[in-house]
Amino acid sequence: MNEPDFAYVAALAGEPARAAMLAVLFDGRAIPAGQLARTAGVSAATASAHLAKLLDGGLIRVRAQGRHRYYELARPEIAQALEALGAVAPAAPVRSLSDSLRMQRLRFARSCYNHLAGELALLVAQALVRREALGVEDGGFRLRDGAREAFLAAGVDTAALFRDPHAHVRACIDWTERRHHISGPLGAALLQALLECGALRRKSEPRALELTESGKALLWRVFGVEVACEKSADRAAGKSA
Amino acid sequence: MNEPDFAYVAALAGEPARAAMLAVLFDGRAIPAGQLARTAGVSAATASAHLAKLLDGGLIRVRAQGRHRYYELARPEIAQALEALGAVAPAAPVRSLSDSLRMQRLRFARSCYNHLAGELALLVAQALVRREALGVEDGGFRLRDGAREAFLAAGVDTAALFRDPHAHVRACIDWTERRHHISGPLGAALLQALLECGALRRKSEPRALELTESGKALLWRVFGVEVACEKSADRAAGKSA
DNA sequence: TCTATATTTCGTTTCTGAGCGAAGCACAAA
DNA sequence: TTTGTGCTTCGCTCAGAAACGAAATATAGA
Repeated sequence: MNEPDFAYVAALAGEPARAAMLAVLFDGRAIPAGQLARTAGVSAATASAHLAKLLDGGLIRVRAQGRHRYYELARPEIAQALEALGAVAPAAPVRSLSDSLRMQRLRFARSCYNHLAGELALLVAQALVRREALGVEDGGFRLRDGAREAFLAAGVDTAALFRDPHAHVRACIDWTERRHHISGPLGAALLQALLECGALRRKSEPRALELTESGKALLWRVFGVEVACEKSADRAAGKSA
Repeated sequence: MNEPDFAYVAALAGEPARAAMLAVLFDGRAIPAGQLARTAGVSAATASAHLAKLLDGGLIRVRAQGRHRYYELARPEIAQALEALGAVAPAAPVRSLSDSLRMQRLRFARSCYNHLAGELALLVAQALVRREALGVEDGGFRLRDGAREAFLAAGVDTAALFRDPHAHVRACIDWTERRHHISGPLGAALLQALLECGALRRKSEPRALELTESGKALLWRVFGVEVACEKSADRAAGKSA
């Protein structure tokens, strides 16, 4: 038997406390052990044991910094596996009004591991494909020559990014939209750039992102993405209709 | 919180006995409870309890037939989630020579849920794309007009298959090759047709498939697929080099 | 150096859930 | 009907894993 043994990984991800930690790490940030313990609702000792197991299983990795130890997902595939698991989980139980509002906010724009997801991510991907800056190809996207200036304008230096010939523009399937959006190194760089230039802001909620006014302008100018303004924007901001 | 709760599914799939059952069901066949119990190495009572849980979680479904109850994966997404989990599992531990041989056999041709996977599946998908019978598209393949006769010749009536406008030709990522091959309704129909006309034979091993001489001829005639003859064929048959 | 904070290690307790045998059902074939 | 087989339900046992507090380790700052 040497098909990779999925039971091991599933068991690691299946324990509630560990799952809670992975869920927080899912948005791609590195988080210290103590905070993970709090979000998972367990003691520091317990959390430490869980983190050791996840580490051992290769699901996460650590970066020690001072007396903190920052944990993060080990690689993009982990996020993809979690996403795939989520896709088969019994349909999202909406228990309360605030759940439902939260869901709507996440639907518009959120981080998926280290890249952008939701309606907004699809708009960006589609616009780039329409402009032939990205080519659709087996298993992902291909970055075309025309894309370089657009990404530079958004603060992403694609030349530096793809010096490594193995770096790919990967595609990731969205669980709300069931379409591909941009992941991989380019997706990560893009999200980071958009956050840094203030086009997007992280909200207090784990994965939620907010598109700022300047961000709206930038997306239109650089990528030709027109955010279907009031409707999505209102839903994104959670204002009452 | 209403992201789908992956922990529940992961916990279901993570228990060793249940994982063993899912692994057998992974090749897409429906298998009676007793046999699942035996392959998982547990008593009938234990297996029954596990199957009830998997059923409750929506991972599998039953078809009662006489005094047998045939269990099978509930839907393709389940297989995809398992595949994604497998992709992040620590690299396949090869423990013995027979493991290694088995691996080589599976690498060439195997069933992945209800469709064909392995080198052979890639050859088929690539040949169809090259002939422009399949178009590569966001999240999958698109069946083009030219494909109809080829599939008919292989025993697959694409017209009947796609009366449902929502039926898609999906793509599935191979864990050995990391490329897309044909899954979805078309993939399922294709594998079934190839098995029925004797182009492929199931081997005793769970997911292993064998390409017959007549199958080799058929693939060449219908899809223009040339199996890199001796090398792959030998490895597929497990003969010594 | 000493103190405070972050994290891991150790020792122990607790409890879930996997496991089995026996009994109960359901169906098929006498 | 009776008998035999496949599967599930019931009742119970027990191992393993998760959990915590306390103590040990490591680093930052005073």
